Amino acid sequence: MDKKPCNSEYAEVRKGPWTMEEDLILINYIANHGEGVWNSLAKSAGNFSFLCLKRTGKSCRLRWLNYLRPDVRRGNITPEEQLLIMELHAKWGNRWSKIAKHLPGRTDNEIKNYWRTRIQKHIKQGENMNEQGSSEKNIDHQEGTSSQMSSAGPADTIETYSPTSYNGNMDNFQAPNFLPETNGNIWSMEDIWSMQLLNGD
DNA sequence: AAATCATTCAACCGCTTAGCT
DNA sequence: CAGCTAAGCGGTTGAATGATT
Repeated sequence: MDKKPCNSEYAEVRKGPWTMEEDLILINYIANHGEGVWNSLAKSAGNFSFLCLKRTGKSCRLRWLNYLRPDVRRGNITPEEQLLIMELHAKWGNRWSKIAKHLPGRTDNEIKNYWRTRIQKHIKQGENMNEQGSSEKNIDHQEGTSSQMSSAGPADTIETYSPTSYNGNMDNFQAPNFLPETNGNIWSMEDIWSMQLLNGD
């Protein structure tokens, strides 16, 4: 693939999974310029790097908030967090970002996914049980009543990305001047941040 | 061992809201 | 105040992976 200049005429928008190169560009840009103004980021991040970042501001923001941000915790929703999610959801409904604010390190997207794939599933199962078991009363299932969810425990033991390995200082972060061989898009946050640590230490 | 099904989660899309001129 | 633009939010989709047959 030949690299084209970042002129707007070539600026077709890229979609799909992010590559390591794109992540590095984004991380480096934010390290130097801070978060926010995502649209201008998307435009200028392509220019300041030798690689073009053909992503929308929207896409950049999402990638940063949900994945690249150093304080993002991944996997292992604890029982306490689960309980809190259920309580807050009962209180506020699908206000995921609001709920996420009360779970440090968790993103709205992650909570939303967790709710849909784990909790909601159990609620539906519970509803089915009730429909089958008894047709007496149509109980109004307030989504997230903890009594139903007690069995939805944290069966998942996903490897966690530990934010503690991050020293919190991105000020002088520069993308490494080498780019490791990427096998498609398969690489991890550990790779990125370890590269940063190697570079920044 | 291969095929199929189920689950998870990253990313996109469209709508709403907030801020600026 | 109205219109425009960018950011934020929630819903949905699709690819990847794991589990089961």
